[in-house]
Amino acid sequence: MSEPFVAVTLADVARSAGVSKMTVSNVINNKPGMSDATRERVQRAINATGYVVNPAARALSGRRSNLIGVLTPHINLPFATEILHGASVTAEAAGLNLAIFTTANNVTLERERATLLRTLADGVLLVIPSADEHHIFGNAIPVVTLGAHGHRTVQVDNHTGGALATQHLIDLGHTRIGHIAGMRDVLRDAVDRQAGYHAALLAAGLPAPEAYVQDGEFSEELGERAARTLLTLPEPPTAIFAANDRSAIGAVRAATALGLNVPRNVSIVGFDDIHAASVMDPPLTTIRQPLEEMGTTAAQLLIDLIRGEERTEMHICFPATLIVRGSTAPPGRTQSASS
Amino acid sequence: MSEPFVAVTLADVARSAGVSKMTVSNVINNKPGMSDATRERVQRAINATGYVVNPAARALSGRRSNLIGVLTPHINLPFATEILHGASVTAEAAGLNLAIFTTANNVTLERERATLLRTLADGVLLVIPSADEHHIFGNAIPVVTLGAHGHRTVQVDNHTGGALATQHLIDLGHTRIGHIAGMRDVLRDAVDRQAGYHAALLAAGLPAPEAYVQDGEFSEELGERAARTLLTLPEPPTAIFAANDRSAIGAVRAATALGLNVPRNVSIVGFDDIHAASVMDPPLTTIRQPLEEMGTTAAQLLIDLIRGEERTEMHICFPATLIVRGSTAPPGRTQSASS
DNA sequence: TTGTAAGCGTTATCAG
DNA sequence: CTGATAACGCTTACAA
Repeated sequence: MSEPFVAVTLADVARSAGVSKMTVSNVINNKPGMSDATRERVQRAINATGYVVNPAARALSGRRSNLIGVLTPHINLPFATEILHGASVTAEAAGLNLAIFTTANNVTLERERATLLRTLADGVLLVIPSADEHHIFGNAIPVVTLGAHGHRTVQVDNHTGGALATQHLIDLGHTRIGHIAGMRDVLRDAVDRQAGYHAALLAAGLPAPEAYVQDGEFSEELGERAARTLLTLPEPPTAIFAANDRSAIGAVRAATALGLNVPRNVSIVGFDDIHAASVMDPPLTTIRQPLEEMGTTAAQLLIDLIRGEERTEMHICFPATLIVRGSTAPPGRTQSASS
Repeated sequence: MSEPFVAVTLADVARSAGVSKMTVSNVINNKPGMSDATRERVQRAINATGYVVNPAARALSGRRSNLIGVLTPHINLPFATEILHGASVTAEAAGLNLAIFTTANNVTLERERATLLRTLADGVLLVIPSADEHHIFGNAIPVVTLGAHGHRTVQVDNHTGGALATQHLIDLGHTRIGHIAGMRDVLRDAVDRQAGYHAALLAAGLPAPEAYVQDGEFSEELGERAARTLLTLPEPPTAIFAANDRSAIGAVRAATALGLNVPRNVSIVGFDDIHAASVMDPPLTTIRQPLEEMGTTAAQLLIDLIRGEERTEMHICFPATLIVRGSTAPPGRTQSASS
């Protein structure tokens, strides 16, 4: 068991079982039409030798590698990891392995790794890609996108989500509502959330001055900066809808640093409902995306496509739901940031 | 650019450039000894055709695949993702790709995927494996472990960390200090942290009843349950040292559910300093591991080994530091859990 | 039911 | 400095 370990190949197993390589290959792939006796003998030889297929050889030979490639911007992005957790469990159950690669939001890297996966994986899961990379895969392997860009997508109803968040603030009595936007230049999701925000304001007859929308790039740091900008305006908003939880966390930090209490002086709503949202101080009111479930669904769709089953859905949309926690309240008296 | 995309091979580029496959291969691998003219002509052909190497073929042919394999228990494990973020940036810079696989803390899966990586990757990063899987790799490819099990390891000083956490509670005046342990049956790290806890208690002449140590398995759910057990003992501890931040988060939840205020009625210390620790309510006092830096160091060590450079360090140990936040205070008057 | 031959795209080796 | 050939481990066809 703890030998220096030499690579065991199909040929070794074949020799050991006294059959041809093909017979071993057929056993491994559960091909029908073969005597149970041989099948068992081969199986024993496989166990005895400790043989495991070489995925590179298998992929090269033009057949499936049992790998699902995943492209995600970052590995420590809660939004992505919660989705991928769901996907991972599903893939597991189907006997497929998730091979995860990061793209650092870099278009060149994204493209490069996509090309790499084209020859390595049986299918690809694209997590919020910055562009539709569908053409890279052509019909070489199936692709499912988590996000708005793509041929087959799984996502949440961003527009309704943005409207829900904003409407919640309106219902609380807020009239000056700011927005910390996401990466609108590359992600349709961000654009849609902002559109929902505007739609709700419009429907309520509330103003939406341009200065009330600041870019937070979906990150904590830039969310913090955006919130600081909003809260130090001559006439600052009393409530902020942040395009995701991370920028909302940054916004809470900015408010606190300015001596403002959340939610007494400023209300803040996030988007995603990542794990930290329920644990943080104050617990974050947010728009929930069923992340794990979305991951599961996307993985299942991809697996079906890999298996060649007919799936006609092109765009699966999950509902967004409002989760009210402690970061929102009716507008208070203190309006301007001290210090 | 948006053509259905046909796979371009070395042969295609060679034909297009009017040279042999080998020359193209040599250009791609920056092999010396070749006229600049040819090199440039080939380079042009590569760009024109949009050629990208097939990693499967490369790996099969016995040469490096430019892939670093990673095995991690879960994809949404903050401890792991923060380490891997550091590793990812480093690998990036060296032109290597991180391919991340999960093991779900399942020994069989761990072994299976390790074997898979042996033929697929140039080197492997094992994140807190449940056993030393070194033998699987033999000297086929180098391995670096983040955790205590392994031939080459990168980890934090767990013993000192455990002692620091406990000493901090002792310094605050606590005399009844409980411990929520990790997966001691599979992880030496957990054993070491508990040993540090015991050492500190012993040095201070404080009691360490057996019931004061409960297993939390490093998870939020079991951490919560363990804390509930501790806090409902006839003579409950006034302070708890949890073996990691996730179980500490569970402990805070349990205390709150029991009507206890943290830190007024119970002090809680975690371990890791994951991102959530600083954001949660109350902010968690914890033992910091420099996770990103550990990831960077591990990746660099592995890359050097892959490149064949001599690195003699077998065990790199980072210091653990105490971060005091809001979850610890001197013992209060209220000792027993109400309801 | 089982075996044989050829080839996937790349690189090492060795000639030219 | 460049090119031909064989090999990596597996699978698809087809033959027995």
